[in-house]
This record gives sequence, C-alpha cells and structure tokens, in this order.
Amino acid sequence: MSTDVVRARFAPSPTGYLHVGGARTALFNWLFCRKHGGRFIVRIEDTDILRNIEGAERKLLDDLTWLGIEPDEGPDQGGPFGPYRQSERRDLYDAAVAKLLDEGKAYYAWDTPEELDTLRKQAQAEKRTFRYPRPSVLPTKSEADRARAEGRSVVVRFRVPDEPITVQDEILGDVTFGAGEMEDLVILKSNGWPTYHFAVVVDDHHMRITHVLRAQEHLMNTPKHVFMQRALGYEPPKFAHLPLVFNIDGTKMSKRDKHKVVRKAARDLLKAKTWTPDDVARIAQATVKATEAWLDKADTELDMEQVTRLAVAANVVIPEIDVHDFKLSGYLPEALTNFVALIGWSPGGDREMLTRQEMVESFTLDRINKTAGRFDREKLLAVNTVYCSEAKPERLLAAFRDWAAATGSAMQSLDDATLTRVLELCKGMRTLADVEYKAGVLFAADESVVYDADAVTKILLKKDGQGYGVLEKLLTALSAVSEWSEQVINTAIKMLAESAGVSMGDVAQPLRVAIAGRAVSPAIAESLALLGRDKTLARIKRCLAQRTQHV
RNA sequence: GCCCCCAUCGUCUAGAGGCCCAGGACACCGGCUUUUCAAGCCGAGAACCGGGGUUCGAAUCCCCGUGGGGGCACCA
Repeated sequence: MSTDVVRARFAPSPTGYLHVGGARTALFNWLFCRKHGGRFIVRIEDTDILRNIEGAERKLLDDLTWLGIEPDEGPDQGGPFGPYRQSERRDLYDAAVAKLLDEGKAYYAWDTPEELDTLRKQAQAEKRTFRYPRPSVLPTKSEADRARAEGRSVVVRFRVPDEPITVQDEILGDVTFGAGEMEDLVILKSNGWPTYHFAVVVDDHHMRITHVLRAQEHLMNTPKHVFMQRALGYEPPKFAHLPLVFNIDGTKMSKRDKHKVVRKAARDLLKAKTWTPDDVARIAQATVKATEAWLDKADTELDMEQVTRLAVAANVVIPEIDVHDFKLSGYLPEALTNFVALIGWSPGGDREMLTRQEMVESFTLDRINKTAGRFDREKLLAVNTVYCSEAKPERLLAAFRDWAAATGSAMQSLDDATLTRVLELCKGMRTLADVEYKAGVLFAADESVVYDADAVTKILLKKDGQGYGVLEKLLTALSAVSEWSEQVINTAIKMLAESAGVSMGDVAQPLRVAIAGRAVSPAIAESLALLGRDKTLARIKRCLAQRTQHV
C-alpha cells in the first residue's frame, strides 16, 4: 500500500451474537491498530442473504462496544470508504467481476449442484482429489445467456493461475502452495451475490486494508485471495493468521456446545428413566416430535429458551460461548478481553494482568504464537476474580448495574449507596452473579426465603435443635439492641455467644439460615444491618414458626 | 484421500545456542486464616513428543518419525 497508515478490519457475518473467538480476532486487530496509530474498521459480511439473522448486526456491534473494542469506521460511525455492509456494495463486486470476465481471468459456468456432486463422488471413488474441471474453451457471454434462458443457474468462476504461490504470513512465515492445488472457485453466485472470497478481496482493496489479521482456519484461503488480488491489480495486504482457540477438551468452540451439554444431560436422565420423552417435551415446552429430533442432534429443532428450560430442569450449566453469554454470567469485559488476549499472545516476561493501555503498548505480531490454544474457563474465572477485587468501587458499581440490567436482576432497583455497600460486602466475588447469589435474599420479600434442607439439618436441628434455641435468644437480644448498626449488632451477637458459652459460629450460622435460608450470606452483622431490624426479627420468627415442619 | 499449519507442566505461557537439572499464572494437592460462601496467605508436585544430526554446548537450528489441528461449498 502506498500509504503507511495501518488499516485493519474485523469482518463478522450477522448470523448471531459475537463469538469469543471472534472477539479475540477483533481485539487483536484493534490492538494492532492502536499500537500503530492506525484505523480499526468493522465491516459486516452479509452476502449470504439466507443466513443473515435479523438483529444480529446490532448485537455484534453492541458486544464489541461492551468489550471496549470501538471501530474507527463501521456501520455505526461511517467513514470515507463506506458503506460498511457488503450488501450495500454490490456495484463494486459487479465491476470487478466484469473486469475479470473481460480479461479472461474469470468465466461463466452453469453446472447444477447435482452435476457437481456427481463429479465429486466420482473423484472420491477414484481416490482422486476433486477440482473443478475448467473447460478448455471458456464459454462466451452469449452462451451463458442462453444457458440462463434455459433455466440454468449461472455462476462466475475465477480462473486460478496454474503456478505455485508463496504467501508471506507475519506469524507463520512463508507458506508455499503448489501449482494446480486450487480449483477455479466461484466468485459470483447464481443469485448475483459475490462469494466471501471475492467480496473480501474487493472490499479489502477499496477500504485500503493494509493488514489482515484473521483466524488460522483462513490460511488455505489466502493463496486464492492473493491470486485474485494480482488478477485485479490490487496490492495484497500483509497477512497474519492467528492461532485457533478451542474448548478445554480440544474440541472446536461452537454454539453447538450449548446444545451438546444439555442434550447429554437429557439423554442421561432418559436412560436413567428419571425422565420420559413426554417429560422432555413438557419441560422444554415443545412438541414430542421436536424434542425427539433435537435429542437426535437436530439443534435447530429447539430454540435457546427451550434448551435453557431443559438445562435448568436437568441442573446443568450451559457453557458460555458468545460474548453475551459471558456478560450474563457476570464477567467484566476488561477481564474477558485480558484473558482472551493471553490465548495465543503474551506480553513477555511474567506479565499477565494488563490494562488495555499496557496491552496496546506491548502488542506486536511477533509475540503471537503459532500454536492453537484452549479456552480455560477456570483461568478466566481467576482473572475475573482479580479484576473484581481490584476494580474501583465506581467501576464495580457501573459493571454491576450493567449486569443487573442485562439479566433483569431484582437488585437493579437498589440505590447507589446500598449497592456500593453490598458490593463491598461481597468482595471476594468471582463474578458479578455471585453478588446476587450471596446478597440477593437480603432485598427479597421475607416470604421468598426458602430454607435449604441441608442447612436446616446441619445448623438448626443438630444437637437437639440447639440452633433454634439460639434463635429464640437472638430474638430477645436483637429486639433490645439500642442502635441498629453493624457494630452494635456485632457486639450483641458476640455477647450472646459468650454468655451462652458457645462459639460465634454456633450463633451466626443459625441466624444466617433464619434470614437467608441457607449457609451463605455476607458477614452476619452487616447482613442484619442491611436487612433492618423489623425484617430481621420477622425472619427469625418465621423460621422459628416453621420449626415443626422442619422436624 | 489431498493440501497446509503446529508441538515446553493438566491448561495458558516465558524461553529467540550457554543466564534453564526450564521461570510465571490457573488448576490440582497439603497447610494457615475464618461466623458461612468466596476471597486471601504459605508450601509441594508437575513439562522441553520420539529418534537422528549440527555444535565445545540445543527446549532453542536441520532432517525423519509420531501426535494434534486446520482446509478441501453457489458458508463465511
């Protein structure tokens, strides 16, 4: 490129939420641009009209924003080389196709899918690698028109030069492909839309893309792209193929994993005769026919809501795959990006926790690995824990509000002061969701407290119901507390434990079960302070009243 | 089947010929702390895929093998 301004892009298809793998690709492109004072472009690759999903583009863009990966040019912000949706750039592709056709570098073809399929099978039977057989004499335009008039579907294929090619990759080094290893690929589909390969080449040129950082699964596409760039007289950009990201078990991370986990659980329950096929359908709120097809691996038969219902009933956790999933699970965007940056890249030394600015400063292509990495959720959790504990109160508050709004948590209604206090009380949290898990009951209605059977047995009933005895004493003691503050409450509880000759745990635990229904809550005195005297006493009474049921 | 890429603890990685009988982080195990759950603190174990070279010297360079992965659409 004649200009020395770095321009890199992230080019997702609007087929769903942003995948974490895609997020990493986007992040690396963004970091690279920031590092070099370049421009980060987002382009929507929506040439496959059938696969486009309504609303997906918005979600994709919103997820990027949430991650702090803001485009300099894109559908939202526009820019000098727009439009930034391929569906709006048809004329560019048409012109480029016409040029290639004119110069004999591309040609018409009208084989039916069935014909191609037959040829492929034939090749397979003969243990031969199938490559589209280029006709020795290329069809003319009028022949193509005639075929079209006869109802044939006409495509345009690129005539791949019969010569070896070496692709220079900034990460992998030189990669050479032998002559005749690529077939004449379709560049214009019969519906008039360009294929991915062609649109990418044309757009990267017109958008002045200087660097293509993409996943390694695209490596084999690169020679095709370079051939096309040469044929069109474009200067190829620099390429850098990023190592892939897999699940911890080495399988590909895909949206299907969500179905897979739930399907396995459902099958196990069916096998154990815990569920019947009718149960599955009832729980999912779908037809038996649909659930059976789904159980037989037809992902599309059930939507995510139905699958989620099954997951809840089967008590399995659906793995997070999309950025949005991680958001709902309570991860901080800065933790997610930090973690994901570390798969296939490292800043060197023993550094791991980096601010975005530090990442930008230390980001170089030569520090990107060639080896595929695995997505270790445990490590992500650890990174998130560190981010939560190091976040400033304001940041944590904002992140929690963001999370609460996204999940529809009831804690949304709390005021800033209270929430800040709760967040402080919950320090040590691994995710934002932990906050609700731990402190949510304190803000719920008294009647909604459900007593965990295990906690009741272990804490209230043991030693002949010692726990209940403590609660009765607590009722009196707490009623008499002069001032309802954490300090005074704490003193009252301690004194009670001392005079009764029991440990702090013997008092705090029953009290915790009384107010929270289980053995988990923030520090007891703080919890009571937050709950308020009336509700505390009411909950203790309610717990005592249910004693008979417990026994 | 054909083409291509890759190879350090269970996982992510540091390591660009001697600084490495290999360092960090997560996980795991043991312990401490503790009114719960988390968090925190201390400690232990844990790897250069195999075989040949090159070199005074190789985790680092070369070759072969093995293993893992990716790609072979009118999907992107």
